[in-house]
This record gives sequence, structure tokens and C-alpha cells, in this order.
Amino acid sequence: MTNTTYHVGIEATMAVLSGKWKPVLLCLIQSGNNRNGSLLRALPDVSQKVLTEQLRQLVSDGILERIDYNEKPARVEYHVTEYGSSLTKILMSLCHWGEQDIRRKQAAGVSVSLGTAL
Amino acid sequence: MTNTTYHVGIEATMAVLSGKWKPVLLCLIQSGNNRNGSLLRALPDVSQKVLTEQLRQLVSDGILERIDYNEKPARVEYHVTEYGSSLTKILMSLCHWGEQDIRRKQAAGVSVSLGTAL
DNA sequence: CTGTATCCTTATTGATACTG
DNA sequence: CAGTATCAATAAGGATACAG
Repeated sequence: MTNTTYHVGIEATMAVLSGKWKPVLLCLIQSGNNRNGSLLRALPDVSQKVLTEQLRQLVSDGILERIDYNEKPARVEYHVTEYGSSLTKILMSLCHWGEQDIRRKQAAGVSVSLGTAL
Repeated sequence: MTNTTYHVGIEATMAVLSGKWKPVLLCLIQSGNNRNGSLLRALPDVSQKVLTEQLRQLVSDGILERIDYNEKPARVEYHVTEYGSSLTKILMSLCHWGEQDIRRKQAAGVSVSLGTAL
């Protein structure tokens, strides 16, 4: 019953992306890194708890789908849904912008760098 | 000296956009709502403190410029810089995506709506 | 009008241990 | 391997009062 009213459309988008790791997760999953363990290894600073939480929220928002192969040992994969890809396409632009911004800041003497997790 | 290392470009972007109100602020300012008071009125839930903080961070990241007309009573305007517009262009896509997502959720029975602050 | 300065509350995230 | 549960830490934001 708690009606959420936004002022501008982007608030709804940011609600879906809210969470420290969601944008990165989407980029990684989009490029084929789609399992719990390998995501944990790619992002050493995310905790198991938060990883699960944010993946589940993306699933419940229709951006990701969770595929459980019912194997032993457990095997689960996350994939971007067709609907989700309408969002991840834009995220790729943001990714590119970020890369340029890093270069810009480096040129300005700021100490930032970009490792390769992709 | 604290070197920041990102894994994926989008982390740098999200660092620039981090803060509950920054994306909305950019949309509003882009469309001509560029003063402290009118932004406060358009977003009744942002506090003066946070508004100032986030505007200043956007200025220091080169996305906005702050123009002080040195009048009395004080008059200050915020404008998107040319560099910033490379980012706000993408934000407009996110804005549009959010509008569609709201409709999608409404169709699914979720109680969300979009007021008009623009 | 446009902000600063404090203090306080809430939201998010992290660490760790344990289960199917 | 994938995930849950619990507790502790931190970050982020809000309320209020005051200043140029």
C-alpha cells in the first residue's frame, strides 16, 4: 500500500540500480561472469551476503534471471533478461564514460586506475 | 595518495553519481531548474545540507559549474558544463528507461507513480 | 536567498559462522 | 558451490539553528 511517487523517471532507474555493486555486477554478468563464486573472486570487496542480496533484487526487478541447474555440487547461473538488456545497453555507455573520466582524472593528477575484471 | 582502483569503468561513473539526489539534480538542472531554493521546492525530501553537499561534489567533478552573481539577496545558479553534458545525455536515456519501468510496474500491479517536477 | 555547523537517526554494507 | 543467519561497523542522509 506504500505508494512510491517519483519526481523524475531516473529515480525509478536508480532505485533498480541502488546498491553499491549492482551496476558492476550487471556489467560482469553481461560479459559472461555469471556465477556466485567467480563474481566473488572478481570483486574481492563484496561480501557474500551483499552479493546475494543485490543479485536477488535484480532478479525480482526482472533484470536478471536465476538459473539453478539442480546439480551437485550446486551450480547456479545469472543471466541478463531481455528486459534487462534494455538497461544494460545504457550501462555500457556509462561504462565507457567512466573509462574516459578515469583518463581525464589521471591527466589531472588524480590517483585513480582501472584494473581488468572484464 | 589513496589510489583508487576500479574493476570496471562504470564504477567511476557511479562514484560521480553517488548520492541519493545527484541523478535527479542533474535532470532538473539540465532542464532549467538551477537554483538552490527552487531545487529544494522541487524535491521536498532533500535536506539543505545534502543538497549543498551533492551540488558541490558535482561541481568538483566538473559536471556542474556554480555561478555566483554576487547580488543581494544572494543569487547563485548551477549549470551543466560541457563535459557534464556528455554524462547528462546518457542520464536522459536512464530517465526514459525509468519512465517505462514505472509503467511496467504499474501494469504489474505495483503501486508506483510519477509526479511532475520537470 | 544561499549556504555552514552540529548533532542524531537510518540505511547499507561487512565479517563470520553455519547449512543443503 | 551456493546460500542463510546474525551481529557489528560504517556510511549516508535528515533536522535544526544560525550566518553572510
